[in-house]
Amino acid sequence: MSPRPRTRIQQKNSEAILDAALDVFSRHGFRGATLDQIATTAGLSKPNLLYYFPSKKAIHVALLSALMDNWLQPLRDLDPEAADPVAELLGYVRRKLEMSRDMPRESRLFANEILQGAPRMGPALESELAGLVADKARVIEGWAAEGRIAPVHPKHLIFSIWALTQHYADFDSQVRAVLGPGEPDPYPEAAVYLDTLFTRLLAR
Amino acid sequence: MSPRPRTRIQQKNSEAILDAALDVFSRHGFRGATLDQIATTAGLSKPNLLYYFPSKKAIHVALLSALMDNWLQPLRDLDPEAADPVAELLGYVRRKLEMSRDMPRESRLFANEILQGAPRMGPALESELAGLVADKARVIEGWAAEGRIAPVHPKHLIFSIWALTQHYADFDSQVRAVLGPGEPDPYPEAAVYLDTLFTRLLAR
DNA sequence: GTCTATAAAATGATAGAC
DNA sequence: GTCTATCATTTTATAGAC
Repeated sequence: MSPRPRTRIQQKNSEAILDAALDVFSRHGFRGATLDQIATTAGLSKPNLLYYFPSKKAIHVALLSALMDNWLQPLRDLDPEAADPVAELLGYVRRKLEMSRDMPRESRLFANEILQGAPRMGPALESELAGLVADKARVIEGWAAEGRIAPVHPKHLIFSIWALTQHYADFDSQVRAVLGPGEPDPYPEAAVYLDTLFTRLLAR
Repeated sequence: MSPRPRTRIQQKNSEAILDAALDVFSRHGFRGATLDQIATTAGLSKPNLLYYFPSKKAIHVALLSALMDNWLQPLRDLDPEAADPVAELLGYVRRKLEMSRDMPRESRLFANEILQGAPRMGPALESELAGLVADKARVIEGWAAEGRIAPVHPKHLIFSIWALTQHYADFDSQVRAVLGPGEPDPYPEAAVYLDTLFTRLLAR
């Protein structure tokens, strides 16, 4: 839905718009975001912004679909042939936590969309996401059946990994308020805690 | 900020407005919500709605502050003198999951506010919430020091309980999309899963 | 208390000059 | 490609009749 960037300046402006839109949509959701805010953040006028994208909705869709692939890559990479299934799952947790740390706006963009009932991503969730999770749930179930990890509900295990890692991005302001100003970066401690949690849950 | 309800009809309308506002704010966040939507949902005209509350902001503040108390009650109730600390913490998890099941709109209202950086609740988080968590974290630390629960970072333990239980309310549409139409109610399975998870994490 | 009418500002989007 | 000017709607809020 966005014009394919051809010149260098188009490339640069398209990226600036998408970056600004990520800022605004991730904080305020689709309806709470305004083109004015996005244009100002991107350093462009509103009509110029609408020269690159035909509508507010088009920007939102461009962001969501560009993100979906990257967001699910760590789960796709979960290796059914892994020598150590517990370590493989701990690695997945670590990668997801790193994504929360390094891409908090992307996490909040998704969170906003899901909170609102997934009006735009609904179909993608029911097909692509549900299919991938079903696939990996079978892998996890196999590991449990072979006694290589402790028995556990595979889909709820995946939910718990998402919930725990994304919490540090989505609820960042609450986490920092609770930890107080003495502890500026919660991620190192979170990494240790989550490693402990999933080790105790999964190790035989 | 809301007029104290005196007559029966004022009582009824105030409640209808707050209930409708909870619907709309919890889905769309503060800026994404409109008075039109709230008024229509409440079955009132827009000017009539503004007879009861002076502004959109006043409705939002009324909801948030009325909710804060109820929301934290289970954590306040965590008993330092409990005979069985693991069971006490599992009971807290169960109560929080029941709140997600029975009050999903309230959970999403908070989630939206935190996602947006807690513009209205920020001070309450830094004082009331941070104080309560610090208090209960000392209790949990004491239990661990006495060897009555496994050693664990107390504040991240609390974060993980919030993240895991609220996930089922806040990300309901994703959970249902992933589980598919065959499993209409995820809560019974979630209760079993979370009980297992925290037992393995905390039991000695 | 509730309504119609309306003001005042904001917001998404377009026209057209340069 | 980018801008100023502007339009059409939506949105928050008020005025004033009943």
